[in-house]
Amino acid sequence: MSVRRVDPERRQRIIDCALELIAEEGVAGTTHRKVAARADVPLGSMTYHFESMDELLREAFTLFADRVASRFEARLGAAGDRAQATAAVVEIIHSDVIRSDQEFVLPLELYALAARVPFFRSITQAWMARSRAALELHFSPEIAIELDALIEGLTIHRAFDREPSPRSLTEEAVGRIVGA
Amino acid sequence: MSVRRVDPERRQRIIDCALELIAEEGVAGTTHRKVAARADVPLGSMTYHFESMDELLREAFTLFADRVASRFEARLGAAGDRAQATAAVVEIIHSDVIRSDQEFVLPLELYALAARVPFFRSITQAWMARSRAALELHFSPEIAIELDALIEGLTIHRAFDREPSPRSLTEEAVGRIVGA
Amino acid sequence: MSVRRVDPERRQRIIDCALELIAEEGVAGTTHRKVAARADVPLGSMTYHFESMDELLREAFTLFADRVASRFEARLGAAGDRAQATAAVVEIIHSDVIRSDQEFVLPLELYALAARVPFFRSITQAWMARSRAALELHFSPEIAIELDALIEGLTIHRAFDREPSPRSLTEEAVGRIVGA
Amino acid sequence: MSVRRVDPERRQRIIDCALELIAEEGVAGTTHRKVAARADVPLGSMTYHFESMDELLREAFTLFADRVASRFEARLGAAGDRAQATAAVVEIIHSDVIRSDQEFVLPLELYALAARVPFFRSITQAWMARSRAALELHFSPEIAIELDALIEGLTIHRAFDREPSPRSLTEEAVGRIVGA
DNA sequence: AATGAATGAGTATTCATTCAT
DNA sequence: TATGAATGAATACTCATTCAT
Repeated sequence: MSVRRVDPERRQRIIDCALELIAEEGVAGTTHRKVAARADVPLGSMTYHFESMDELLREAFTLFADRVASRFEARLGAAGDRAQATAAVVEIIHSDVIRSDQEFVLPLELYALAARVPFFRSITQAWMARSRAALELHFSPEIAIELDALIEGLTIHRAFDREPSPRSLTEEAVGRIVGA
Repeated sequence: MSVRRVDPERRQRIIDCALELIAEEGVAGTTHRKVAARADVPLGSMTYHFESMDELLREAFTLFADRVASRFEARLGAAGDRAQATAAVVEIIHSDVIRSDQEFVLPLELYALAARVPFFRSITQAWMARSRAALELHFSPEIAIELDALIEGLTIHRAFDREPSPRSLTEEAVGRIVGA
Repeated sequence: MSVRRVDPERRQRIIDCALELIAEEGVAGTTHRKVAARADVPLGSMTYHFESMDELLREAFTLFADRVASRFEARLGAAGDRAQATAAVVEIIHSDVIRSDQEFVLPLELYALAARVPFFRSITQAWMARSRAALELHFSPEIAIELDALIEGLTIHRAFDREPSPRSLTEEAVGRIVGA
Repeated sequence: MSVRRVDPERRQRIIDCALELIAEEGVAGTTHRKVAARADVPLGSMTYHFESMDELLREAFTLFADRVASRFEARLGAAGDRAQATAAVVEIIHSDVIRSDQEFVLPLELYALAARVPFFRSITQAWMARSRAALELHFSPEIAIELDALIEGLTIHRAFDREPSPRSLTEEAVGRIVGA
C-alpha cells in the first residue's frame, strides 16, 4: 500500500524540522502535522518517536541551547587573551551565535516557556551557566554576568531595531564593561 | 436604588484580564473562553467587543507597552541630574518596570509575536524608542542604546537566575556604561 | 454556508441516541462521531453540549436507570396485594422492564462501568435501592433483596439462553422466594 | 550455567496478563501495548502469538470461563447429598467462584461482549450449560436454572451493595429455591 | 446592543496491525 | 522465529468565529 521506508535518522530529522518550524512560526504555531510534513514522515510517526508534543519541544530546545552554548564556548575558548576575548564577545553579538534571521526568536520562545515550565527553566539556567563559565575564562564572575546580560540585550534590541546599532557601539559598550 | 447600567468598563476589563491571562498562561494558552470567564462576561461578548482574538492581543500589548514605557519615562523624568538618572536605571532593573513575577513574561511574549507579526514589531519598536528618548534626557544616544540593552539583559537574566545578581552588580554595570 | 438549525431538544436527542448506540455497540463502541451522526448534529455540537464523553455517558446511564426504575416502581405500585405483586415481578422479568432485545445489555454495560468508576457505582446503587424499596411495598426487606437478585439473574440468563426458560419456571421460582 | 531458552510459556503469560488487565481496566481499556508491558514481552510479540486482539480476547475469556466452571463443578461434584449441594451453592456465592474483588467484573465484561459477538455468546452459553449440569447432579433441571439465576443475581448485587447481604440471607434464598 | 447556541476546521494522541530485518 | 519501527485511521477534545434571537 504505502512505501515503508527505512529511515534511521528520522528522529533527529524531526527534531531539526521542529526547530526550524518553531523559529518560523513559534511554539504556538508548531503542530505535529506541520513538523511531520516538513520532515516528510507520516503523522503517526511523530508520537511514535516522541511520547508527546512536550517531549519534542524539550528535545528541540535542549539541542538548540546546547548548539548555541557550544559555539559560544568555542569562540571564547579560542581567545588567547583578554583583548581577543573582548573581540569575541563583539563577534558573538554581531554574527556568531545566532545564525539566521529566524533563529534569533528561539531564545525568546524558550524564555517564554521557561517562565512557566520548570524543565525549560532548567535548560535556560544551564545555558546561562555555560555562557558565564566561558566568559569567566577571561573575566571576573561579575563582569561575566554583566557581559552576558549585555549580549542578551543587544542581540534582542538589534534584532528589533529599524536601524540596528553599529558594531562600533557594541565595541564601545563591551569595552566599557570589561574596563578597556 | 441601583441603576441598571450596561457595564461600560467591560471592554477595559476584558483587556486587563487578557493581560493577566497572557502573563499566566502565555499567548498560546489565552483563549476567548478563558478571558471571558476571568472577566465574567459572556463568551459572545468577546467578539462583540473585539473583532478577533488578534485585535484583543493588539490592544492588550499596546496597553502593556504603554504602561511600562510611561513608568519608565516617569522615573527618568523625575531624575534631576545624571547621578539620579543612573540611580533610576538601577531602580528600574531592580523593582520598577515590571511589577509582578508574572509580568516579566509579557515582554517575552510580545517579542515572540514581534518576531513574526509587523504590528507587534511596531509596538516593540515604539516602546524601545520611548525608552531611549527617556534615557536621552540624561545620556548620549549611544549610551541610551547601551543602557537600554543592559536593562533588558539584566532584567531577563535576573528573572531566570537561581541567585539573581545583587544590586551592587547592577550599580557597577550601569556605572561602567555611563562612565561614572 | 451551512444551515444553522434551531434545535432546542438537541441535548436530549443526543442522550437518547447515545443510549441507543450503547445498546447496539457497547460503551466501547460509542464515539462522539457515531452519536453525532445518529442524532444528526455536527461533531462540534457534542462537546458543546457535554463537556466530555464521560459526561455524556453519565447522563445517558442516569436517564436509563431512572427510566427502568420508574417502570419498575409503577408496576409494583399498581399491585394491590401480594399476589398481584408476585405477578408483577414475573411480568417484569418477562416483558416489562427491559423493552427491546438490545436494551438488556445496558445494565451489563453499566455494571462494567460501575465496577471501576464511582459515579456509575452510585447510579447502580441508587437504582438497586429504588427497586428494593418498590419490592418492600409488598415484601420483607430480605425477600426484596432475594427477589431483586432473582430478577437480575433470570433476566440475564434468559437473554443468553438458546431456549429461554418458560414463564412457568419464572412463576415457580418467584413463588418459592415469596413463599406462595 | 543458565540455559538460554525461548520462554515457552510466553503465550500463556500473555493470556493471564490480558485477563488481569481486563479485570482492572475493562475490555475497552485493554490494549496490545498494555498487555505486552505487563507480560514483559515486546509489542511485536503480541500479534506474533495472537493473530489479532480479538483472538487474544477469545482465548482469555475461554480460559476464564473454563476456570470458573471447573471450580463450580468441583464444588458441586464434591457434595455428597442435597444438603451438601445446597451448602455448596451458598459457598459459591459467598467466596468461591469469583476470587478477587477485581475478578467479579470479568463475567460482566464477557456478557457485554456476548450480547454482540456470537463467539462470546457461545462461551457464555457453554459456561451456563456446565453450571447447570453441575447443579443437575443434585437438583431438577428447573431448580438448576433457578439456582443458577439466583447465584448470578446475588453475586452481582452483593458486589455492588454498600452493605452486602449476609450469608444467612443467601442461605434462606437458596433454601427456598431448593425447597428445604 | 448583546448573547448563547452552534459549527467546522483543527489539535494531540492512541492503537491495532504490518513488515523489513 | 521474533521484533522494533512504522503507519493510517480513528479518537476525544478545543476553539475562534458566526449568527439567530
